[in-house]
Amino acid sequence: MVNKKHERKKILETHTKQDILKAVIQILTQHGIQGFSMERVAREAGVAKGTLYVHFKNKNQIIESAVEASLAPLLEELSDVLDSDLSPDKKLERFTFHHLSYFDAHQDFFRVLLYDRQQAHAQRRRYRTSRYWTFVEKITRVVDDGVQSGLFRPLDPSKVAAIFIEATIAVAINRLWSKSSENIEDDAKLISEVILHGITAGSKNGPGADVIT
Amino acid sequence: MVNKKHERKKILETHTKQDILKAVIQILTQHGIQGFSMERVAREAGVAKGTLYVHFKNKNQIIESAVEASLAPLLEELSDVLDSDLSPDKKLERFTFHHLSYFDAHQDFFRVLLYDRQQAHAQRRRYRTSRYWTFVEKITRVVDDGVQSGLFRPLDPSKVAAIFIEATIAVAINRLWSKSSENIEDDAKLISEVILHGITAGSKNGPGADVIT
Amino acid sequence: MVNKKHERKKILETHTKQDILKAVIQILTQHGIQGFSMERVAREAGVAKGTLYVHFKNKNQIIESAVEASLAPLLEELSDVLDSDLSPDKKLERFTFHHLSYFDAHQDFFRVLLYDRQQAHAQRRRYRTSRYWTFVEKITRVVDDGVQSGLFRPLDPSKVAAIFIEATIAVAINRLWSKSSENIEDDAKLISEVILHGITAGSKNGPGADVIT
Amino acid sequence: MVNKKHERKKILETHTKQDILKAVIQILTQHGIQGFSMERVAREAGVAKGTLYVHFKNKNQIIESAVEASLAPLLEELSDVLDSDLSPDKKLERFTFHHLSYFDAHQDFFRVLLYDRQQAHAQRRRYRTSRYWTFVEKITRVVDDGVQSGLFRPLDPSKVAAIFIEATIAVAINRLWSKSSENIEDDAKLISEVILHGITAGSKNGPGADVIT
DNA sequence: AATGAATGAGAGTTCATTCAT
DNA sequence: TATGAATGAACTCTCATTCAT
Repeated sequence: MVNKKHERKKILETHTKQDILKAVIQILTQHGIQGFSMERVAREAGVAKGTLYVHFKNKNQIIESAVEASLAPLLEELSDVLDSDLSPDKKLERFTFHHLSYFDAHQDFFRVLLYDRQQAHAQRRRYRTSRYWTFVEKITRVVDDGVQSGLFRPLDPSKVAAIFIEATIAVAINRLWSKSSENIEDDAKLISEVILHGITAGSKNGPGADVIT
Repeated sequence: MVNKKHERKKILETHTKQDILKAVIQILTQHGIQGFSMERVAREAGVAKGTLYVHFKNKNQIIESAVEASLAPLLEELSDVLDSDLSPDKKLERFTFHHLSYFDAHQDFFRVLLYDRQQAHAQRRRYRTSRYWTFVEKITRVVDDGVQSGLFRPLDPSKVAAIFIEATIAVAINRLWSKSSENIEDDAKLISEVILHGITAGSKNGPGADVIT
Repeated sequence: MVNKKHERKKILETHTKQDILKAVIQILTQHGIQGFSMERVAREAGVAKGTLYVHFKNKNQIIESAVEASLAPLLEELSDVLDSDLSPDKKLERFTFHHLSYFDAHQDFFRVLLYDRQQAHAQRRRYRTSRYWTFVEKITRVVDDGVQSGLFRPLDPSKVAAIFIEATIAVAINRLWSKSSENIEDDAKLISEVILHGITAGSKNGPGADVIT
Repeated sequence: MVNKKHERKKILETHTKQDILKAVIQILTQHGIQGFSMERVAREAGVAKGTLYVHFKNKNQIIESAVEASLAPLLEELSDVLDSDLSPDKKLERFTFHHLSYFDAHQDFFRVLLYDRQQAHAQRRRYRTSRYWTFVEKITRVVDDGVQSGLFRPLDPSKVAAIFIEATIAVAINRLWSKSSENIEDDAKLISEVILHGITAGSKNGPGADVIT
């Protein structure tokens, strides 16, 4: 009896909290960090301003929570890939694929990642602990592995990692804006092959000649 | 007489305006968009708040003008390169070089460009007219030229362009944070060669094996 | 059966109520009126915020009750003295002694009385019904008795009463701040003798010449 | 020409500032510190909320300024008396007289002093620098002088000083509430004589027998 | 052209109080 | 009786913008 009561309450609380987090993502997505305000969150979530402070400590924490929650699944997927036993080049390919897939599936949440990246840039101190940086580091290790094993040429791994991640994001953005529903697998291949083999004709193993927008 | 007076006024006005724009860049540079306020601009420029509205319509316009002014030299350089008679691969190489050089010379102004890019992302409407987009388009045309002439493989030019620009920015950021004073020319080469020939060992014409960290 | 149940309930209710009142005094004591909040009371008392409103009508009433309860013993003592058969001068002496004793014994509760006095001042309407005023009136009557009986000179009794009470509080505060653990009896004598005989040397029956510091 | 312009502006600014300070005193007086809010100040002063922050840094500073301004004349008068060449007993008499006179002339400003005293109590740290404390110290010295010269009996000067000041305030409050327009000189005499010679009949030099409320 | 006092909408946050459970 | 999520008014403070001078 008591259990039931408690459970029902818990669900309700969760419901309100979910509404708020949904609103936060929605606003961050549509209006960016500059257009974000607690008032707007309350309006969008259909609760009173005071309610926000029942569930979250302050503005920062509410944003943190929302970003955390919406990125968690992607981050786990990507981590799984990068920590797997695949060869470095396959890892990069799978990384790109999951990245793009997630963006396609959650187009609304997309700018949240951009927000995170921007935060990482804006606050240099937090930089080294940000989610973004974690991935740069992981990719760096993958590239380094490739270099050590002779699979890749001896390049600066951290620079290559940065190039790779930004390339992926660039294509994701491009997909969003061109509203192309082009095959994700193809775009993933495009990225990893450009990075792996370059765009110059005559490079061995170039991407298929059929990829034209 | 009237002419002289008019002229003097013009110069004075120009002077105040310059002070204001300088202050805007200074603030954007040191405190970012979030730390930007009209009050701060007035204080920094040594004028009254009201004066800002004599010269500019509003906050947005004042930022626009400042960003415009401070990026103008770079944009002109880059345009010159892209509109020149060089071959597409040389153009990309020179583009990267100028880009990185400018960032190194104006490290303080750097975030201004990031700001512009972010704005471009945040406000989809402005996107297609933003300076950032202009460059994506120009690079797209360069890549397309390369594809048409058989120099590059038949890839989606706009995606490759996006990858290329983001790769350049990624390395610029990387340079900033690692505070590496590594040779710009080397980094420029790194980028264009990765894009042109990929990172896989055995690709012909790979970048020099001496590029480490 | 029903009786027992009722009784148990009564005791429980009383228990919760006591906890709350204890918490109120504790907070008033440690953080003053400005640091007082219902949330803090609930936390300190270990109950939910809503519970406070089961037992008390509102914030004002909860404070009233707590102050009332914590001052009750002192007020009873003092009333006993003032309603006794002692001579007016003895009454004043005993009054002062009990006052100071109580403050020394409950230094933490001290500000609560100050709070009450301040409230009495701030809200003129409540003034005439406040505990503070009750005492002014009682002392007034004592002084009047003294005047009527020829023991005291014919002075305005209400003014003398006010002077007397404030003098006592002043010394109590002084004791608190100087952290002097000086003899209470001495301080009580000091006050009543100053009021009774003044501070000018040569007054008959002046206070002992040994009171220093 | 420029001078005139500047002057007129100065006056206007002063005017608004005065209005605000007047409103602050008014509110502090009628509703106490607890009823004080910036919103109320703005409403009372007939200006926008933002205007308050044009002239004052924050809530604390606005209160400080108002209290300072309204007490300045009294404090100067009192300091003059206490630093004069009068004998200690005369000093106490004049002190009381000026105190009461000021309160009568500025009944509205009265609680401001109470406010200051309360602040002194509430924030022990600031205590030793508060205006209230300054006066306790000065009176302490006067009493000490009297004791040293054999004019007063050997009592604890700081306690007597506290008693004296509180006695004065007590009578001032009493005057306010009884709305008695009784002779100030008489009340001043009452206080100093009670303190100097006590209330017991038969004391030499007792206050006039005609003082009955 | 330049000023800066004034504005007022809106920011983030707190908190006494209510009410369905 | 007890809960605690929800409320909404009020709080302090910020800031882009206006306008009389």
